[in-house]
Amino acid sequence: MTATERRERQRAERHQLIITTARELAESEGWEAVTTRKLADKVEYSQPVLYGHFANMEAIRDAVAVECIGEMAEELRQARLAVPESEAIRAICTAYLDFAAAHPAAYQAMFSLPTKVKWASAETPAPLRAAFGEIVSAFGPFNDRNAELAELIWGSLHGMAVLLNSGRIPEEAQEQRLDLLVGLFANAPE
Amino acid sequence: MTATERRERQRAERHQLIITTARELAESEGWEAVTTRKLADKVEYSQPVLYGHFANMEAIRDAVAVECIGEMAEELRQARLAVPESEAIRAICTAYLDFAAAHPAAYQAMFSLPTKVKWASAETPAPLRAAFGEIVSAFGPFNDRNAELAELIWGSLHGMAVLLNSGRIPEEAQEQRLDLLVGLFANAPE
DNA sequence: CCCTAGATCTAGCAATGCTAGATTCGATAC
DNA sequence: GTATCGAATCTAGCATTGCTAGATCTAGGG
Repeated sequence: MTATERRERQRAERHQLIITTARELAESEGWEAVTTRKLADKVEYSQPVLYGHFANMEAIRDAVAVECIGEMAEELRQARLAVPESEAIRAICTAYLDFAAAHPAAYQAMFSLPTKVKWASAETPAPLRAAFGEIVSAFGPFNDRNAELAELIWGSLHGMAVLLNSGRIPEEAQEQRLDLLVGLFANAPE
Repeated sequence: MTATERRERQRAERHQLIITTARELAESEGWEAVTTRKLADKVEYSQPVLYGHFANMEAIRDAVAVECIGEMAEELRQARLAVPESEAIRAICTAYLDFAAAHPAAYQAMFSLPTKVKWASAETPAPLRAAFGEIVSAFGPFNDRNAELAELIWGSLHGMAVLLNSGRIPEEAQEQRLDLLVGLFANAPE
């Protein structure tokens, strides 16, 4: 059975290659440039091969999104553990906004473009849970209140990321804005 | 010159008809169903007529977005003026989330789908300024600090709207979440 | 060495955004 | 009233897209 095993492995490698290539293409030329033909060209297979791995183009973008969310979760974790607990909230916020700024196309796929990725249900992918868990952890143990705080600050961060990306907010006042945000959430009434 | 005046007026009416029809189509069937052919059919003109009014499909969606933002600004204003000043923040928040829930396609065009609408520059459309101004007003007079608070709470509201719409947040805890949000921003340190 | 099953490609369909060129319509001048 | 000219509008079609059916090739077992 080693033959079919190898086939399985090669198939998995190609699956990952498609995701990686789609992400690179999106980061360098924008998501509207990620077409089935261009993507098939870059991975050096024909278009139908893509459909052997994914149901459609949207599924490919969703796969990129999930991968990127996992990556961001890891960066949030690193940032949180690198500072004393009292500074965890600020560290998480900074890491979040840095990720959004560093990978705009990835961030789009994660939170702006249409998607079929479920955030709430039973089939929510593990990386999504991990990312949310990191934000909650900045507030302390996992309970209802901290989860609510996490949802709220996440919303604020998303808003800031979008506004920053669209050039609405000047980058210079960013530190001050972060101070205000962190202050609000640190002083949250019990 | 009354002839050309009438032409101008009819042209403006048709311009509005296109926007209105596009919005209706989006609300009833989703934005992916708003194609040039379907839209042209509904307004009972041929496709090229659309391009006599708008540069492309995205410009039509942007026009819908601006109109809807203006509508939301008016609803925020009504909500704010209907309650004592001390409850303005909560009133604005509720009105914002209600609008997002009541007009999901409009909300998508406003804040989720790709757009060329500028929020920050000199050519920012008046309705956008009005909407932002309403949120600022909930905090008091227009100054830097209140503008920052407005940006932050706006981000939080946007996050909540998206999460609500995608089914992530259960609707039942909504009141409690609003209490938390309003409490955070009402207790903002000077 | 052949034969089958799976993997892969070629070729093409339907739908999309957008536009050039033909055609129709309406206002103006005589 | 009619001819003329310009604007308004449509017909027809192009290029590109996502996606797929059917042909072709290839690897692995008998």
